[in-house]
Amino acid sequence: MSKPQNMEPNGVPELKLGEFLPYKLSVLSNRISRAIADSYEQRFGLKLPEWRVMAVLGEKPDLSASQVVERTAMDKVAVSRAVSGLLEAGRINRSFDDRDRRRSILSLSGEGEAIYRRIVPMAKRYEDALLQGLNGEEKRQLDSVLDKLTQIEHELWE
Amino acid sequence: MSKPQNMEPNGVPELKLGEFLPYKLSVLSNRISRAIADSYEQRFGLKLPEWRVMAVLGEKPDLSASQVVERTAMDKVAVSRAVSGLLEAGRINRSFDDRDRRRSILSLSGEGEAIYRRIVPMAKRYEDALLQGLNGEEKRQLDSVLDKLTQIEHELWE
DNA sequence: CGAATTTAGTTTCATATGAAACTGATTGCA
DNA sequence: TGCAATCAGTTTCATATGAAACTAAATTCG
Repeated sequence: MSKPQNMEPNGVPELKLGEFLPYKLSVLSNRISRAIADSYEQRFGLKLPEWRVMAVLGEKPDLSASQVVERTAMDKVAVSRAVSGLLEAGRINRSFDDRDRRRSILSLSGEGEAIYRRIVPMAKRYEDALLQGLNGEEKRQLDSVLDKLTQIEHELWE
Repeated sequence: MSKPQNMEPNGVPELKLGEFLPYKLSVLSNRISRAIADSYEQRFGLKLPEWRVMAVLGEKPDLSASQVVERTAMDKVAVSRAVSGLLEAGRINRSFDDRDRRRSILSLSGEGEAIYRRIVPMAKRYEDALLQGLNGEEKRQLDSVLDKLTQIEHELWE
C-alpha cells in the first residue's frame, strides 16, 4: 500500500514545498548551520570548514588531509583551504609522512587544542538547546531515522 | 535527568562529529540537495533557486516576489535572480500590480507549467525512494520531529 | 501639497564554493 | 630500470551567494 498521490483539479500531482522532505531538511539544516557558523566566526575567527577540520582532528589526531576528506564528506579543496587557514593561524601542526612524502599528518596545536576545548561545550549546548523539546524516545527516533536516510541516500547513487 | 557528557581521558568533553546533530543534518541535506539540483539542472537547465520559485508558483500562482521570499525562506536576491532567469527562459510570466506598480505578479507560463508537470513526479519519486526504507510510523515520526526542530530553531533566535 | 520614510525589487561587490587543471611524489609494469 | 598511470594536495577559474547600496514607487505626516 503506497501513499495516494494528491491531485490538483487539473490532473497535475500536487507538490507542497512545505511538505517536501528534501526541502524541509534543507531549510532546517541551512538555518542551523548558519547560526552555528556565525557564532564560531564571531568568537574565534573560525570559518565553518575550519571548525570541521579542527573537530575531526580533535576527535582523532594525525590524520592526513585525504582522511579528513573521507571522514567529513567535505570537498578536498575546502579541506586544503581550511588547512592553510588553520596553519597560518597556528591552530594546527602539519608534518609529512616519511614513507610517502605527499601525505600530510595533521594535528591540533596547543592553541588549537585550547580553542577546541572551548568550542566543544558550546557546540554541545547548542545541540542540547535544539533537542530540549524532544523527549528521549523522540531523540532516539530522530537519530535512527537520520541514519537510515543517510544510508538510503548513499545507496541511491551507487 | 540529562545525557551524561562523555569525557576523553584528558578531561575534554568528547565530541563525535558523526553523532553531532547539526553536522549529520548538514551532510545529509547537502547530499540530497546536490543530487536533486544535478538532476533538474541536467534535464531542464534549471538551477535550484529557479526550481524553488517554479515549485511555489505551481502550488500557488500570482504571487509577488516578496511573497515568494516569505514562502520559501529564500534570500530576496536569490529570488530576484531566479525570476530573471525564468523570465528570460520564458518559463514564467510577470505583470505588475496596478494599485502598486512596484509589486510583481508572477505565474508559470505554458512552457513553465509543462516543465512543472514533468518535474513534480520526479521530485515525488525521489522523495519516495528516500522514504522507502521507513515504515509509516517512522515517516510520521520524521515529519513530526523535523517540524519540532524547525520550531525550536526558530525560537532560539527570537 | 511635499519632504522624509518605507517598501519592492535590482545591482554591486566581496566572499564562498567546487570542477578541472596542475605539481610533485609514488606505484605499476613492460 | 624507466615511462605511463595514479595519488595527495594546491591553484586557477568560473559560478554561487548574500550583505549592503541603490532605484523607483508608495506612504506618512507636518
